Order: sequence, then C-alpha cells, then structure tokens
Amino acid sequence: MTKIICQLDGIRIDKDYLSNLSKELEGRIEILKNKIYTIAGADFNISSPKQLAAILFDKLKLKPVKKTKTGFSTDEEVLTILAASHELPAEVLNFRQLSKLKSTYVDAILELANPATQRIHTSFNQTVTATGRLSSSEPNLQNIPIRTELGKRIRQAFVADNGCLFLSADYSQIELRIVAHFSQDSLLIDAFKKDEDVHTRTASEVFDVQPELVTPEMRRRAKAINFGIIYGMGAYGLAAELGISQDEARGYIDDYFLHYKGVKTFIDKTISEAMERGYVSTFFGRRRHVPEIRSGSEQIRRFGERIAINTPIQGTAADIIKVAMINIFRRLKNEILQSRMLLQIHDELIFEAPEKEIELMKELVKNEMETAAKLSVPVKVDINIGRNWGGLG
DNA sequence: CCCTTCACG
DNA sequence: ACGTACGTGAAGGGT
Repeated sequence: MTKIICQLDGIRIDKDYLSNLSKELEGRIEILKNKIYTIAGADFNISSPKQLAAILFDKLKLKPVKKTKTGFSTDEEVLTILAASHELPAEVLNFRQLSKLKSTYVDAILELANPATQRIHTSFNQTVTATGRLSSSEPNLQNIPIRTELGKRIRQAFVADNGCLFLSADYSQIELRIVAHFSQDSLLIDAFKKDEDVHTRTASEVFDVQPELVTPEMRRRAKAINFGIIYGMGAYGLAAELGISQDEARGYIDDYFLHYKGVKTFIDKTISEAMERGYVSTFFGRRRHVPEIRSGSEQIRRFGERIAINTPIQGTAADIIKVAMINIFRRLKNEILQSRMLLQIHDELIFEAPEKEIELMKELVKNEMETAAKLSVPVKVDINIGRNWGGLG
C-alpha cells in the first residue's frame, strides 16, 4: 500500500510548548480534583461515569435527567442542567474538559511525534466512512480542538517549518451550496448568488423580519435549522438542540419548508428515489446503498431516510474536495513547487508553503478548490495564513 | 471488548 | 408510547 504523500511529509509540532502545556494542565487538574473531593465529601474516580453517578444521584440526591443503557447519564447536557442546583457538576465539567484535552491531544501527540523531526505523521484512511469522507487516525488530526480557549492553545503547538507559513483554505458553506444545487430552490440559490449570509437569510425568511433586524439569537436558531436540513432533522432533534419545545420546533420546520419549497421537494424526491432504487448518489454518481429505508421497523426506516438525505450532501462535499486535492497535488508537482499539502479536514485543506510561494499558492489553491465542481451556485473558498495552526483565524 | 463521553467537520 | 439529527476516532472505566 502506497502511503499518502502528506503522511510522509508530516506536520511539525513544538514539543517544548506542548510539554509545558502538559505540566500546566497536570497542576490545574490536581487542584480541580481536590476541590471536587471536598465538595463531594468523598474521594472517588471522577473519570468513572458510574462512580460519578453514585455521588451525584445517591449521595447528593440530585435528580437524574436521562438514562443510558447502563445507568443514569452524566454527560455534558446532564451536568449543565444539574449545575443550576449544585456547585459540583460545573467543576466536573471543568475537570472533564482539562483531562480530555490533556490525555487525548497534548500527551498523545507528544508521544506520536517523530523524535528526530518533531513531526506528526497521521494516517488518512480512504476506505472507512460510509459517505466518502476521509478519516484520520493515530493520531486523528481531524478533531484537534478549536472551540475553547484551551483548544486554541493546543492548535498553536502545530507550527510551520522554518521559512514557511501555513496556508489554510476552507470551503464556505459547501454543504448548503450543494443543497442549493440539488434542490434548485430559488431562495437558496438567490442567497448564494448574492453572497449573502445564508443563516441570516434563513432567519429573515422563517421569522419574517428584514435581514437588518435579525438578532444574534434569531440567526443562531436559523443556523440550527439549516444544519438540521442537512441531517434530515425531526422536531425532537431541533427542539433538543435549541432548548425549545417540540411544538415550537415543529413550527420552525414548517415555516422553513413553506419558504424553501424547493428544499422540501428535493428531500421528498430523494427519499422516494432511495426507496425505489435502494441507493442514493452524489453529484459525481458515487452511490451508497441504503437498505435501512425498506425496513419494516419505522425507527430503522426513519434512520434510512436521514441517511438518504445526508449522504448525497456530505458525500458530494467529500467528492469535491478530493477532486481539488488531486488537481492541486498535480500542479504542485508539475510546477515544481515546494509547498506541501499537509492536512484535509473535510471542508478545509492546510498547506505548508515557503514564504516566497505564499502569494502564488493563495491563487492556485483557491482557484482549484472553487472550480473542482461546477455547481449552479458559486463555490467560495476562504484563505488564511499563519505561523501556527492556532493563528489562522 | 463494550460503554460512555467528547473532540472535530 | 417510543426513540429520534449526519459522519468520524480516542481515552478511560469496567466487565
């Protein structure tokens, strides 16, 4: 098996920086542990959901929120709810965040770095996912933290080689653009042709206000609705995501489809085609069989319907970025450039480029990614430059 | 080896 | 009445 080229290149990390971060986290975790033991009035393994549940629901008599297969759940949603009635859950959440990031990212990445080169060589797996995406393992570099401050500090440990900069190129709203293409929905196509903020546009339609009067909260809800479309949402899922009643969520979904009629037709057509043919297809014709959609069990059938909706969207995005990667790789080789393709994170590519190639690469990468597939709406790519992965904005 | 939890797109 | 948003990988606990 030929190794993927970017695996051979690897990505450089700053070992001293990560070691210091590891020590800092070790100290903070130790302090949190003692604080938790004091509040709980007992020592226990905080990392054990079973022992944590015993403390929360037996010893402290807090009210369970939901069950898992094996007992009462202590996941983030549950602890956030419980935090309103006791001081322990919030500290457990803090503990969880620090220990997760330390063990899964900081320490694991230090161990996997090549001692001579300080570079990390992930595997990009091409035959794992059902939708055609790549996956990444040992270590997974497609789920490096970004959403919290600490997460951003971990990203900063990934650094460009001497004389080089990182160039990241990410598709803007690629999956919703694919929905616009498949559905030919006039509102969605209009929004992308005018390069509007698509979540603000959805808020404006669903909540019936001028785009200028869309509040951050309205936009947040519209964004959840747009994601829900891609996932084949139901009212229950949207309600859970937004913390609203199922009736209210149902109202949002109905309003959405009242405005985006083309999207509604697209979803219905996709499902009925999947039932007739037994498979769904991406823009390029790649298929995923969906036997679940003919199941006698309603639950499994619904699952099949969501697969039927999501796969052409997610799969087409995966196809498009792969085409772009192939074309970019060929050009790097043919034009004898020193820039290297290091990472693919589903809708984003990261390159290591000598400083003198940066301007050329901006154009080359943006152009190849935006023209990898001709959709009926523009395909837009944003470029960012930085010395480390955390500083790419 | 399964379960739970949680990191990302 | 029921369970319910798509796709992944990894760590730690517990059997």
